[in-house]
Amino acid sequence: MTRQNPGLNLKEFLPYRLSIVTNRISASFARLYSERFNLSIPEWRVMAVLGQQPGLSADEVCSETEMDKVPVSRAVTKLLDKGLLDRDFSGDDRRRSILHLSEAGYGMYAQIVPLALSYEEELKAVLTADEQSQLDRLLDKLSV
Amino acid sequence: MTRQNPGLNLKEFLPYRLSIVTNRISASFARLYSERFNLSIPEWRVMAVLGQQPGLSADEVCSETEMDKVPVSRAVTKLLDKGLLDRDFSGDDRRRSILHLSEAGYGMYAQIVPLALSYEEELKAVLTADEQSQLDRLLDKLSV
DNA sequence: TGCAATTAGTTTCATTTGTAACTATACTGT
DNA sequence: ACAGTATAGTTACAAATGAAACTAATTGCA
Repeated sequence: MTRQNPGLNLKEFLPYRLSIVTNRISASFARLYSERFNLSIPEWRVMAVLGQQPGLSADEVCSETEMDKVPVSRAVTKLLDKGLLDRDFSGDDRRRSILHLSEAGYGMYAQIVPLALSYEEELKAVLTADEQSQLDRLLDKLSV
Repeated sequence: MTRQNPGLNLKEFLPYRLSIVTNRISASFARLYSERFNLSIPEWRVMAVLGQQPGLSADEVCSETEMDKVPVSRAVTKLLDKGLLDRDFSGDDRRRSILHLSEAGYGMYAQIVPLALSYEEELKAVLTADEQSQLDRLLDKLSV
């Protein structure tokens, strides 16, 4: 059968290209911290945001990370079990949790951060300084 | 406790930003075809690559799409069940499948392609022509 | 030849994930 | 005050996923 291709070239299709590149990058970065620190991706995300903004509620973690509340809840439970997180509840609103990295959690966070930064450096090393700022700009524009 | 932030700003961290942007884009594009055509993401990917390169084996679909062979196998089974795909096996090597979109599959593909392209246009519309070619270039460089 | 190693694809099983239902607390308007 | 609604977070259940085991076919090489 002779068919005229309606013309979707996958390799040039933006959502496809983005997802291939992103998945590769996420997977290789995840390998880095999951092997050494036995953290899942949601666990690391929760730690990463709390390292930077201590005291967030679970709900705020959701909006900061664009994660669903279920994986956040489960990650928080696991991190509490592992002793990496401390949880209080707000006096004003006893539904609201107040989450902090524990001493141990902060210690782990402080070890992962340099790994993350050097991984990022490695990625950016294939780009010139100009290209790096272009990338920033483009991601901003696409984030709307 | 006073802690010096070791300094990972998530919102500026490249793997994180990429994954937020990409997940949003993938999810909203997936909504488009899953609602109207009841296709899962793996099913659409298989159709998309076969629409462009008919006759690939399951294994070649894996390498083209960077998907695992298990989801590919399952997507192929479902697409066969739905009558969207035809499968032969190679005479040379009877393990190797030869996959084609069926008439119905091609019809659906031909309906999705314009949706995909107009979705891509919409995305790219926030960028100037210059920025679009920058993005191409950057994704190429990051794909190594 | 013939038997070990490899490859294509499927199935099984344990884990992860998200939707929906649920619990507990807080807010709103009367 | 209190009935109805909204919100924070958890749990239950069903679907999606991937690693590992498996089947079937092919290759390599002694």
